[in-house]
Amino acid sequence: MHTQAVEDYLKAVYEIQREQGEVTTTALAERLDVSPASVTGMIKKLADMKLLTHEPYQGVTLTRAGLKIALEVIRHHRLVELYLTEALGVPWDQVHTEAEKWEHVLSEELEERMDALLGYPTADPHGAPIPSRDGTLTQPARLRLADMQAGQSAAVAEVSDHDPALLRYLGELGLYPKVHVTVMAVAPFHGPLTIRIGEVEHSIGHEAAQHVYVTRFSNRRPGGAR
Amino acid sequence: MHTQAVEDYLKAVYEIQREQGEVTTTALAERLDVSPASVTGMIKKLADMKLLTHEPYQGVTLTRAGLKIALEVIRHHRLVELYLTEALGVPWDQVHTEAEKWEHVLSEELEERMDALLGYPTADPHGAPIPSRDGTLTQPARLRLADMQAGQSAAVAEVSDHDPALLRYLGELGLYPKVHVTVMAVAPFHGPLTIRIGEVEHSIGHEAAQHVYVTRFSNRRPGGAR
DNA sequence: CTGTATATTTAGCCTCACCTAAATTTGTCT
DNA sequence: AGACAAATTTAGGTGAGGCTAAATATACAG
Repeated sequence: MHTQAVEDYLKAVYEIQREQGEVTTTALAERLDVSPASVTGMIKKLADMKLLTHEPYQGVTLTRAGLKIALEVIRHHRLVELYLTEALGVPWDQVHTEAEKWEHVLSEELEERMDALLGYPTADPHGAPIPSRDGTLTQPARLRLADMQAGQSAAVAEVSDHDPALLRYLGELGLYPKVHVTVMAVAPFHGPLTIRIGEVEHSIGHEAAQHVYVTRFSNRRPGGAR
Repeated sequence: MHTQAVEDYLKAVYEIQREQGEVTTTALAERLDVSPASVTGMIKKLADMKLLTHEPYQGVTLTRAGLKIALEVIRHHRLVELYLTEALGVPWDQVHTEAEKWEHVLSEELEERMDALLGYPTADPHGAPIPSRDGTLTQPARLRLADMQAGQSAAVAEVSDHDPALLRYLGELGLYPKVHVTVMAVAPFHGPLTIRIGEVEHSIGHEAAQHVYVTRFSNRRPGGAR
C-alpha cells in the first residue's frame, strides 16, 4: 500500500493537471498546504517510484501507474461523498472534508458495497464524475455559468466542492447538479448574472458563477427544454 | 488531535487492563505488534503528555485524560462495527479489521449521525458494550461459557472479536449475542462442552468456549427461561 | 542584454514512530 | 545468597514527511 501522503500528492497532481494543464511545484505546495521545498522532495520520491515524471523547473506528469492510483483515490473520494449525503444525510458542504479522510481507509470490499448500495452511481453530490473501477471517467463539462450569454439555457453539471461557504450559497439558490437554469441578463465588466431557476429569479456574482459548470441545451429545439 | 499511534496505544492499554489487570510493556508490544523497546519509548511520550503514569519496570495506568481518549476510540470502534454490519451488511468476522481504520477518522458529527441512525445502541455486533459519549460503560459479563457446569443455562453476552476464523465458527454454531444456550455436558480435562441452542446440540472445544462470555439465568425460575 | 523578481531546488535539520543490540533490573530457583 | 532467565530500559539508528535558509534557474522588463 501507499502512504496517505503519496495518495494525496497524486490526487493533487491529477486535479491541478485537469484544472490548469500544467502542474508546478508551487501549485502543488499551495493545494497541499506545504512548503515548495517539501514538494520538491516528495516529487523526487514519487519519480523514483515511477508514479510520475519530473522535468526539473518545468513540472510534473503522472505515469500510467500514478494515474491509476490517483483515479482510485478520486473514485473513493467521490463515492464516499455520495454515500455520506445519501446514507447519512451529511449536508453537501461538509462531505468533502469528511471524504478527504475516508478516501484513504476505504477497503475495496467496502467500496464495492457502497457502490452497489448507491446503485453504481456515475456522479458525486457536486456533479463530479465518479471514475469506474477500471479508471474510465466521463468527460466533465467545461462551460462555466459565468461564460453564458443572456437568453441561453443549460443544466447545472457540476459545482466546485472545495469551499463550504460557496456550496451553502449555491444550495440556497437551488443550484444543484441537474437543475435547469436560464440566464436572463449578464451585467458588463464581470458583473452579476440574473438567472432563472424554475419560476424564480436570482442574481449571482461573476465569481461564484465561475465555479458552476453547465451543459448547454442543444439549439435543435428552439424554445428550449423545460 | 492525537496521532493514530497515540490512540492505538491508549486503546490497547485500556483493553489489556480490562483483560489482564496489569499492563506490562511486553503485553503492549505483543498486542500492537511492535518491539518492547518501541513501547518503552512511546510510554515515555504518553507519560509526558499526562495520558498515563508509568512505574518503571512495573507497568502503566491510564490517567483520567488518557482514559477519556481510550473510551472515545473504543466508542468509535464499536459504533463503526455495528454500523458496518447493520448498514452495509459486512459479515461480523470482518468488521473488526475495518473498524480499526475507521475509528481514527470518524468525526464527532458523523459519530452522532451513525449513533442516531442505529437508534443509540448499547452493544456492538459481538456484544461488547458501546461507551456512551460521556464515557460510561455497562459492565461486561465475566463468566465464560467454558466455566459453566452441565445443566446450566445462560444467554450469550459477548464474544471475542479478534479472530475472524473463531467468529465464523461461532457463527456457524449460532452463538451470537443474546442467543440462549444450555450446557448439556462438560467433558473433563478441558474437553469439549456439549451445548444446546434452540433444539439442536453442538459440541464446542474448551478453547473456543473460553472466548464466549455469558450471563447466567438467575436460579429463581427453575426450569429456566426459554 | 542586463538586472531583478519569481520559481525551484539544495542543504541541513526536525519530529514521529519504529528498529536492533546492548545494558540493566527484577524475580525465581536452588 | 547467588545465579540465571525474563522483562525492561538505554543507546544509537532508520525512513517518512515535513521545515527554513540559502543557492540557483528561469522569465521578464527596460
